[in-house]
Amino acid sequence: MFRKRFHYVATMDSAREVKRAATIHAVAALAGVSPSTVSRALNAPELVNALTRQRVLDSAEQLGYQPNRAARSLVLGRTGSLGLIVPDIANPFFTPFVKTIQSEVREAGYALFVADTDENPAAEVVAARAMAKQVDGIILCAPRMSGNRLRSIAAHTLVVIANRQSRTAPAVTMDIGPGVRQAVTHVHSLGHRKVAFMPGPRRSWSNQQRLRFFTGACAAQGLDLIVLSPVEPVYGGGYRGADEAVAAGVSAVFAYNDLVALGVLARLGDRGIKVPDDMSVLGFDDIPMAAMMNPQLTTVQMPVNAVARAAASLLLERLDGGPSRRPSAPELATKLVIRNTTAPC
Amino acid sequence: MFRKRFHYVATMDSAREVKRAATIHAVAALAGVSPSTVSRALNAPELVNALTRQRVLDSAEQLGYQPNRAARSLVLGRTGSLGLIVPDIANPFFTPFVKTIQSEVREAGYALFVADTDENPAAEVVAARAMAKQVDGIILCAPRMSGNRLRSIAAHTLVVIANRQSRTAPAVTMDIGPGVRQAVTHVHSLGHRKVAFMPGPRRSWSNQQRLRFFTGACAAQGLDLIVLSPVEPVYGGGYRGADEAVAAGVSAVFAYNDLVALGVLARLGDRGIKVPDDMSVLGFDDIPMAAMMNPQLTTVQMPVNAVARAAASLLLERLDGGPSRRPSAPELATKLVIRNTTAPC
DNA sequence: GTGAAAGCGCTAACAT
DNA sequence: ATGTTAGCGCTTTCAC
Repeated sequence: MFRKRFHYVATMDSAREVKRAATIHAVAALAGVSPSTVSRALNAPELVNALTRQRVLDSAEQLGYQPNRAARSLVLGRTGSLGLIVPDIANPFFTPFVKTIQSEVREAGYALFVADTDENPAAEVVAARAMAKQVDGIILCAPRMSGNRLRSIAAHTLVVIANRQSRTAPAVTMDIGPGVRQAVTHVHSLGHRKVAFMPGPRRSWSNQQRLRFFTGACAAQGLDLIVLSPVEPVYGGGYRGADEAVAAGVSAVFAYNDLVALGVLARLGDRGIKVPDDMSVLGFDDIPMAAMMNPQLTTVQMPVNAVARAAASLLLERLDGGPSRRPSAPELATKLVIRNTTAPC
Repeated sequence: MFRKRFHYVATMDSAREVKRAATIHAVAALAGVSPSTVSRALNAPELVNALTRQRVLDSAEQLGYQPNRAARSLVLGRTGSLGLIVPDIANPFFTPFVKTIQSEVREAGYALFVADTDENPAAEVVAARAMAKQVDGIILCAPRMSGNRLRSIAAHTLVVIANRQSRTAPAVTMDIGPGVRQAVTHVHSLGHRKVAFMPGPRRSWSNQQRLRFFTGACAAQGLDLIVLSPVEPVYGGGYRGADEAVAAGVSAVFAYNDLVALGVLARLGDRGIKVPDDMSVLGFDDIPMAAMMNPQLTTVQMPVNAVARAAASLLLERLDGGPSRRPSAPELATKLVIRNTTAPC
């Protein structure tokens, strides 16, 4: 029978609107075999005669055959896609994270959906739910999501958590202990005795963790630690918060993260306060920018790429078989990177 | 008939491995209607009786019904997903671009695949081809892809090009003319007479464009322009290239982009050359970092978000109907942002 | 080693 | 206004 679409293909080759993708049927017809044989030749080559297989492959090649993913996932129940949810793609802390995960999963043959929740806990849930329907698994980086919501999402989808602990799903975390202790020791040995911590969002898991560790380490070293008001975890937050640090009469300030530290640096510069001579400033994360600043920022380095790789392989691993093999996943160590924003008191 | 999976669901509610998603059939059965009615109630509510509709909606809600995307795309021929390809997600120039596009398309109900080509032209093609199969359209940002490859991709997929001109597919570009002229005028009026351009990758479309415009503008102003050796378009490239700029005996340097300018700044700082007193430095792009540096970078601002929005709506628009309505798409203007790295000669 | 047939979950004629 | 039916393109028993 004469099918209209074939007519179009034949007569107006360049009319892309009409050129429909070749199906497994077309390949089968051209190779003179049945569709099942084509399917086998492609997915389980060892099951089909070498000559037949070659004929099929040639036909597929000739027609530019690309299996229809929707049909495939419909029957297989798998989509071949993964999802990644982060609070903010534009945050330089997450950028390398996204990049690494992207390349890792792509290497494994998966495509990656990326969603950004604008640091908004409600959006985290919405994004996760929306994504859950169209992926085989999700890497979730949601520092402000409640445990309950986390659980409700993990119940419907294969989830790996990054950057926060969880008993709900396997998680990849960083052990900030070493980095924080090194930072506090560093500041202490430079002669500082009264220091400040400038916290990020109060409910953020990272912030709570950082606050706890700094408090502990300072107590252990006999450092007087002032906890300032929380700021937004961005440049502007640090810029606005810097005055409070100055007013507190400290000689060194631990910023919630590098972006905040950069803001502090800028405000201090504007007020004519010299860093590191008049005030020492420490960041957290070691984003690429930290080493490009002038002065370069002393900061606690987070092994972001290692976390990204670990999270990706943890998810990939769980996808093929081994469901939650290990109860808990790796906790990667952090360390202090000393640059030029810290000096003797 | 007693179906095994229902048994599991009933007896071990928490066993997520077994809990299969509710289908349209299950909803239909529960509501006492046919699957088509469920489909209609969900997709064309006006076609179904208000009471029936409510009953269907309730049943769907009760079962937590989520339509299977694969089945849907199979029959509709649309995936509901879009793709975005950029050279480097981690490049701060593209980051806001990705973020904006992500939020724009998500608002329109599409999910977004993001792929990164590591500034590699070959990877651009591979990524585009791989993506083409599973999306309804692609936003392509591939400054180094050849016209032919572009064409071959656009032949199979709905494509919108960003950041470069093309006769193959609708493109959203920026008109760097105003920005470049303002930059050159600015430098000229500060008394500089011999300046340098530090180019990026030779084959990059952006680089060729920037070089051309700077050459033109300098000639028009009577400025002596030295074109240095090409550098990698990153911090390290600028750092390594700075010495050549100094050796060239110029008093101002136009860097290929902000990242390169930052590298130049750092190297100049290391050599004790004061910016802007001994040397003026100008960037290009106005990445967020440019305003966070010390000194803050004078640079040509690119309307990245506007481009992102334009590209997204252009693609969205073409998806529903209006195929390539306008022959060419908007060209958005740039402007100079004067900060602290430029001063009188 | 290969083909026929059933069906994944959904939508869209077509019928009623 | 609703049900029946026929596929979308693919994989996978089950026969041969």
